[in-house]
Amino acid sequence: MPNVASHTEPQIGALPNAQPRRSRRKSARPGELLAAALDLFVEKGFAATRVEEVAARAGVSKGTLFLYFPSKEELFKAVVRENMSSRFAEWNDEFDRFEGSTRDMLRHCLFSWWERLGTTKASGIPKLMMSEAQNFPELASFYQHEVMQPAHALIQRILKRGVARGEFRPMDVTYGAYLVMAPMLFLALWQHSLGTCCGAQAQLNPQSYLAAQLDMLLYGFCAQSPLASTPRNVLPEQTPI
Amino acid sequence: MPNVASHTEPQIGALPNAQPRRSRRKSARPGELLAAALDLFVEKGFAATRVEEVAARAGVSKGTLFLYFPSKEELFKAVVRENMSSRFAEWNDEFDRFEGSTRDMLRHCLFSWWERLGTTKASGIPKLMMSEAQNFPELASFYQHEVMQPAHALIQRILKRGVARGEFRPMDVTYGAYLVMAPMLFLALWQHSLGTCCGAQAQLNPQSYLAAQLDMLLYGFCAQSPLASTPRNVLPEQTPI
Amino acid sequence: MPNVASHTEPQIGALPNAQPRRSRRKSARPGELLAAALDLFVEKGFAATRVEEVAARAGVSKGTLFLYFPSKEELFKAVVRENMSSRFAEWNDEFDRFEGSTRDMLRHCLFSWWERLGTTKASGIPKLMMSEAQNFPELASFYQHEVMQPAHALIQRILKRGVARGEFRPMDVTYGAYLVMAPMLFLALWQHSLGTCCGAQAQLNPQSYLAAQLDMLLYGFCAQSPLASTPRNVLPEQTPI
Amino acid sequence: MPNVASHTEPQIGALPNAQPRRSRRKSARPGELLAAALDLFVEKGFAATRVEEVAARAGVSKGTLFLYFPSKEELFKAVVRENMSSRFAEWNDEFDRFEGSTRDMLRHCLFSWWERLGTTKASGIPKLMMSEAQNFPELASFYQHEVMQPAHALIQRILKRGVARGEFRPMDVTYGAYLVMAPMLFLALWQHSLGTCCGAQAQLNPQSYLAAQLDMLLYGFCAQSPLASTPRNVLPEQTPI
DNA sequence: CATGAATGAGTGTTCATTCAT
DNA sequence: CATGAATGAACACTCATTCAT
Repeated sequence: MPNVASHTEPQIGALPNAQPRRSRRKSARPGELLAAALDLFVEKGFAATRVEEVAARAGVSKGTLFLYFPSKEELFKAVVRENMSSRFAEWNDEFDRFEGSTRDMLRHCLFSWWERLGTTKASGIPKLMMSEAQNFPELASFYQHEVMQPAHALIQRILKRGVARGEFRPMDVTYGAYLVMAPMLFLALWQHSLGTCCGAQAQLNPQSYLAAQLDMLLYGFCAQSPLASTPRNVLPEQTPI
Repeated sequence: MPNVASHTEPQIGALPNAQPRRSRRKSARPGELLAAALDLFVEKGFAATRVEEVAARAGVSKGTLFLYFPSKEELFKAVVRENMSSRFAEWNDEFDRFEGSTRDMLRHCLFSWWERLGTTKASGIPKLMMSEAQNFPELASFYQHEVMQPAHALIQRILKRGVARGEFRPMDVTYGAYLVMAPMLFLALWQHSLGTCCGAQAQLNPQSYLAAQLDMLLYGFCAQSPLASTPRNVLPEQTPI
Repeated sequence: MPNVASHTEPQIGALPNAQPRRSRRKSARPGELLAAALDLFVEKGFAATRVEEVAARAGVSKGTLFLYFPSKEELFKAVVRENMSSRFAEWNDEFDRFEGSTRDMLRHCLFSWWERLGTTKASGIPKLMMSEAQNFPELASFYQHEVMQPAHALIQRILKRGVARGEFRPMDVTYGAYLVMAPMLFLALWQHSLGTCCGAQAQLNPQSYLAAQLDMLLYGFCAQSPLASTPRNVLPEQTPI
Repeated sequence: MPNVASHTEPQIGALPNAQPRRSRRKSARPGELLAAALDLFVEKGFAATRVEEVAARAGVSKGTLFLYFPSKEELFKAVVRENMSSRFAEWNDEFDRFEGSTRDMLRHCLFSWWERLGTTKASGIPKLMMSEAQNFPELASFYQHEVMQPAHALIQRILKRGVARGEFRPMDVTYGAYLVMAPMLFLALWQHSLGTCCGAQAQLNPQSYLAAQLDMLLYGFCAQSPLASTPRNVLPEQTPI
């Protein structure tokens, strides 16, 4: 009864006991909670994030969070759902309409992915999923179906197009698609783990990294391809993305 | 939940943890605790693993664990340190003595890595590091220096050898090495996260995956490489994105 | 658990408590709240009943409830008070005008009590009082004075009449009245506790039960009354236990 | 973090912040917890009792309680189990060996029940069960089978013996047994609810009450039994209600 | 009057850590 | 050395109560 203080968080936002009641918020949209949760989950991991922190960062009380999400777990699921899916429709459309070379298509794929996701907080979701997949099999399954499969399928389409048009060698596109995705995921994971805590030495320049990946994907390391005696060409003057 | 079993008949005289007494061990070496901890940390993550479980799996009591490790965090650090016991000296030696083509060297690198680490529990360490890097910056730094850097250096050596011998095109070996590591890490992460919880559809055959990676690394996807003599993995003069 | 249903799709824009809007009521009288509260308190007990449920069952919002009752405790008190609305005046009148034998009067007492109260939700009040008496001493006192005492007095009147008319043996009517009330209360309690949760085996047929009670009250179990003319309900010289 | 105080209970037993560490207890037997829980559950009801209070009263910490009982609910069940059953074997034996009149047997039944249970805290269990039966159907069923049924059966045996020996009139012993139990339970409930909070006026003298009950059970209220030779506890031709 | 979004003190439960034996 | 009973801080979640609209 005398204990009016509620916020245990001692940092910014700590509320002193006799704080003048802040003007009550109209409606703390779930969106703010989802954004706060994304930030914190990505930063600290699921288990290390306290719901009270999420609520505080969204500017609401702990109770309000549970008004919108019945449990911390559901909040987590909502964060993942909110920030994934729904982009693939757009991307599939984009590539349906693409008219350039498959090489350019692949370039566009890499760089637009980075631009649209890699530079946002949502790029931390893959790390979250990797970490928590065991603890949320249902969510892992969801992620697998709603994110990984569509991404994989999209890249397979690109590779198949390349092969069909004679641009790419015949290949097993299933594994090929994984090989395209792997370095992209590596980049995203890196940015949210080792890349942030080990000083400049561990920094990766995303642009350079992606450019190098593209080059390797297309041409490999070998000076000459035993399967193709003709010389290869350098990255041409291409459209920006 | 975990102790429900022992309490289904909670009458007077029931003693907590009254498991049938396991024959007392003479000396529970830290090694067994580290092994048990590795298993559980990899399986369930750091936060979801209880020290009591670790102790139980190692066949000792909870108290004994704290005899060897002052805290759960220190246990975690020890697990990570233990499992990066420098194989790099050995590997560096191996490659010093290697006499075949650099292409074969790269092949050997990939497959022996998988054989020696990928099939063991230690392959779960990268996932652990990804998940907990933020919470253990000091450990992340340690991992960065003791594992990532040596691995990166080793692969750089291979790539440089290839370039020096004219087998590989000139390239920025820094990024090149990351591009070799990324799919390998992806494989290790995958095996310990989404790969295990989404049924057969999400399974990756490591041998095929690595073979596909090797092929791509060496030759790329393109059917023909028109300018084989130009440096690769170097950003051409192009607009940033 | 109660709000899980509304949160299965907790996306941006979801509003808490977003039930299909019920047509707004003009005037939610306290009576409806009291009726709803009686139902729920009887069903689930005081602590296990949530005010929101009460409000919902009465078709009003949680806020409205607090417009009429300053707290959950006051609501509870009001429920108890409401349901003991003095029927005793009526009953006293009834028995003043009763012209038959005291035996019939007692029969009428038992069966009309059951008919008028036992078959309604109000029969759950005794159970509530038993459960919560300690937590609401003031209310218990109120109940004691407004319900138990009048009931006790009424039954005492009957017993005294029987004795005065020579129908009943002389007795200590204080205890006699309790002995009449006890099985009635037992019946009411039973119906709202064990009687409802243990299947048919635990069912009591109220009519038969009351008939048996009446018979026993009047004549006892003994085949013959060896001391029919001696006062009853008086402690004989017997060993204390 | 600053909030070190844990005990909100301001009464006896409250532990000040800087309490000198009490010498660590050897083994807080579950029995002490069960006793404390019985006290508090009976006093305040299940929901109003805080586990921390129970632990404090048993002289242990909250954590210790959960060492022995996996949940508050299981603690409750254990309390009920601990304090019931197991007396019926003894009682059945006692009555097998009883050689006096059935009247004396019934007297013995009433008074020994009161002596052995009524004067102990365990007499609060019936009130507990009445209050919580709805919330713990499984426990209610247990109680029904382990307590009510054996008690009912025992009393039926007595009544049958009386009838067989010609001491008691023929009767429906099922209902007869309930009529014996009802006032006994009423007494137990009374002592733990209204009896304790309404001053002297509401006090029942158990000895007198039980004596009065015995007299009534045996002989009834009527001065003379007009139908002494007819079976009792059988519905006569009377108006339905 | 009525609403329902927002609150935050309170409670059951967990689990890393301690320490007497 | 080893144990495991005991601890208590920490956290997810609840729900009576408030109040701006």
